[in-house]
Amino acid sequence: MVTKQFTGSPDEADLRRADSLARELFSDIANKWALLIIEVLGGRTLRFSELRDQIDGISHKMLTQNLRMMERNGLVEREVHPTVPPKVEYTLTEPGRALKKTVDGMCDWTHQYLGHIEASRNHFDG
Amino acid sequence: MVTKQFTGSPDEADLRRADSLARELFSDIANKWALLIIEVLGGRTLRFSELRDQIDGISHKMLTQNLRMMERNGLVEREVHPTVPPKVEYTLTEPGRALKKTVDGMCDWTHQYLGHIEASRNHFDG
DNA sequence: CCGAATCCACAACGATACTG
DNA sequence: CAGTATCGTTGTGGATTCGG
Repeated sequence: MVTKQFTGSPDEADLRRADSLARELFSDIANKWALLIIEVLGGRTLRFSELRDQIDGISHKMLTQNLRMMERNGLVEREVHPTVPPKVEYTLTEPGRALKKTVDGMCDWTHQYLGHIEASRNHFDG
Repeated sequence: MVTKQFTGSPDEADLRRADSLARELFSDIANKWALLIIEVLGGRTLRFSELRDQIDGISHKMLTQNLRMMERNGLVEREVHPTVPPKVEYTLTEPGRALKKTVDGMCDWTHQYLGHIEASRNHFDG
């Protein structure tokens, strides 16, 4: 994505394409709501409204938007039950569950270093 | 993380405080630029301008903002050399390096599942 | 070279209302 | 209940400038 030079070689073109895809994907998932959805969903299957109830502060709109994005990227599977009233369930796919493991690491880190961070903040703010 | 109930117990108050801190922290670091900075910085020490050159597309403003935030949270250490011209170097702290390990996991994931994701996108878009 | 402040375009977001 | 669309507001982030 940084290379401005163009060699015409197909191999390099492929690399650039893969690189830009990786970056795009990274931008997609490196956001607060997407990561929270992955965490809350975990290995379970949850309805839209259940997700919304369990993710504090998320709006209807943000939830749908992120779920669409995650479905598009193959992180969640969307299952529509043609009942009245409608019922839509979401489940992490295999790639989604794999990603969850790394997000778990981030959460663990957060709790592990909570003390460090709080101290650092107090020092910085004062 | 979601509990709305209030019991008045000091222990629960502590938990709520820690919880809100964790959320705040999560919102801070769960963003594209912060994670990219952590990745690029790695174990090295880099100047402001070097960081800027190596992170494609980041603006001066975003870089400073995120570096401040990360310094405040104790993820990076900022070292000012009182020379002319000025020289400011940034290094990951120990908590920062610990976090990097989990971010590495995210990057690995990205590359590992690139094929899945591309296929899923093509299917979704078509 | 680095940082802070200003301005402002534009995207993100919440609220609302309507459909199946 | 879940999804889409629209609207109005907020706020993010880029460009620029000036100061240390």
